Amino acid sequence: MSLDGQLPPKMRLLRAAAELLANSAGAPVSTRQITQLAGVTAPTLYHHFGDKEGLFDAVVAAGFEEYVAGERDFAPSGQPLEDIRRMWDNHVQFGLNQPELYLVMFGNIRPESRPAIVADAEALMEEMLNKAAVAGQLNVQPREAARSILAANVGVTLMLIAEPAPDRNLELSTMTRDAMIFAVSAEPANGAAPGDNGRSSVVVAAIALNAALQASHSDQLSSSELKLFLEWLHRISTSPAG
Amino acid sequence: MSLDGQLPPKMRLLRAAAELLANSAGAPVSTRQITQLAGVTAPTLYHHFGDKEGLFDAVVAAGFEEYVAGERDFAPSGQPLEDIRRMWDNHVQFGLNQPELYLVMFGNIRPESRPAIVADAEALMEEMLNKAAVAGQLNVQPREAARSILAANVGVTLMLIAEPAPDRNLELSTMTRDAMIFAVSAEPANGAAPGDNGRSSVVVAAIALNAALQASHSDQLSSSELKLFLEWLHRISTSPAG
DNA sequence: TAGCACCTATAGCATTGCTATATGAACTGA
DNA sequence: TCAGTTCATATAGCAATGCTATAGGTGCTA
Repeated sequence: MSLDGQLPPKMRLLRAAAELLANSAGAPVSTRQITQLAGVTAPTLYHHFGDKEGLFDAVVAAGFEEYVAGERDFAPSGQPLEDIRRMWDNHVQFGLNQPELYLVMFGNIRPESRPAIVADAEALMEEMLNKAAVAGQLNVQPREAARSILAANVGVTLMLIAEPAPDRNLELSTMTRDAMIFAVSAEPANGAAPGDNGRSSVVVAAIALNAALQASHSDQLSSSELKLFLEWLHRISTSPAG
Repeated sequence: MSLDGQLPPKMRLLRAAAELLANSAGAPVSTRQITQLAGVTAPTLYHHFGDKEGLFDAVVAAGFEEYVAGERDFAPSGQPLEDIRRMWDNHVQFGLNQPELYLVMFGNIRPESRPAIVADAEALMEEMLNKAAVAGQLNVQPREAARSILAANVGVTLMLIAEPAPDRNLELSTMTRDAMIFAVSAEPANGAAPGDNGRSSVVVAAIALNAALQASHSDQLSSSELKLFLEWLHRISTSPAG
């Protein structure tokens, strides 16, 4: 049960704290649990880390290095914006894999103590965005883009962590990710999108959909389905009012 | 020093907790501080709230109602997307005004306990986005848009809270806000900015119709017909490309 | 061997969240 | 009017927490 090995007590404390934190499911982790698992008594902890928070900071620092290593692992693909996407996904995955650690890092940020990590994370992303900027693919300053993207990235990750694991829908992540990247990128995608003056009401919307469907023979519905669908649409669109 | 007045102890406890939490600057607030400020002894707290967390939940609930009231205060301007902007700004302002409360609400979210508030906040935003969808201004399902926007909104607010007050740059907020809104909106804003991710008018119209139908419980179709209809509509509106 | 950092353990303090138990107040039904 | 019941508060204290004053090894250098 005890994390022995011949590792020095400092390391054992770090590992014990990390392990307990990872499996705590939100419950507070006591110094006694940590020291017991590490096979060490209390003063040792305070000698090496000064504080419970000091120990946790050390754990977070280690976790952050792991995070940074993950972010850097992806070789530059030559398409900076694609790298940003992978960076985003890696960030989300890190948060979902180690939710407790992530919450300590990004969930409890307070003005007086925490933003060192945030600054580092921003720098990491800015570095990547700089390449995009050099390639003329950026719409705004890399620093502002990095801050903005990272903020959204953190928000999405927190939301996904808050959701019970089985319900997690990663589409939230990809959608927000692409929205942010698109917003800061200078590329004009492609043209068109007629976008008629959207005045509301069921009838107008139904008529618009009816016309659009017939014009584009969408293959999302079978032909028999489509026939019935259009009939209903007709009933709706010729009704007096919604 | 004590929060007397003739208020009932329950109220005094709530106010004391809220006040201490607001001025705690991140330091933990003990039940003894709370009960002392409220002029009450410990069992009273546990009689009314069961738990320290129960008391904090009540404080959060009160804070959330204040938040919701703020969100609803803005009369619909007739331009739903403009309302969403003000909703976003109000959210950020709420977080900056009551950072401690905000951190309890959105910073410490854990899968097992917290997401009720998140769900409520999402519903609030979805409600607003529905109007945009009905008007044919949305590119994606209102629910997905709401989740995405709210996630970014929370992330930005946390980042701003983490930053020391004097350095806070609200441009981060407005930039991220407009990026998100632009990304989910169907209209090319003005003629100059043509390209968005080319979702066809079929999809936009389907989303609008879907929202309108759900908003107006049309009785043109039987419930079973409607169910199937909506299912098809969903298939169309979530298809990769029209 | 002596001295000197360094690291760890024994034992215990003050504070924390919480509760077993008892007391008071307010209402109800006869 | 008064016993019975329910709700609300208080007295006193428990177990667990973070932390520390003090002392005891250990290994080095001289």
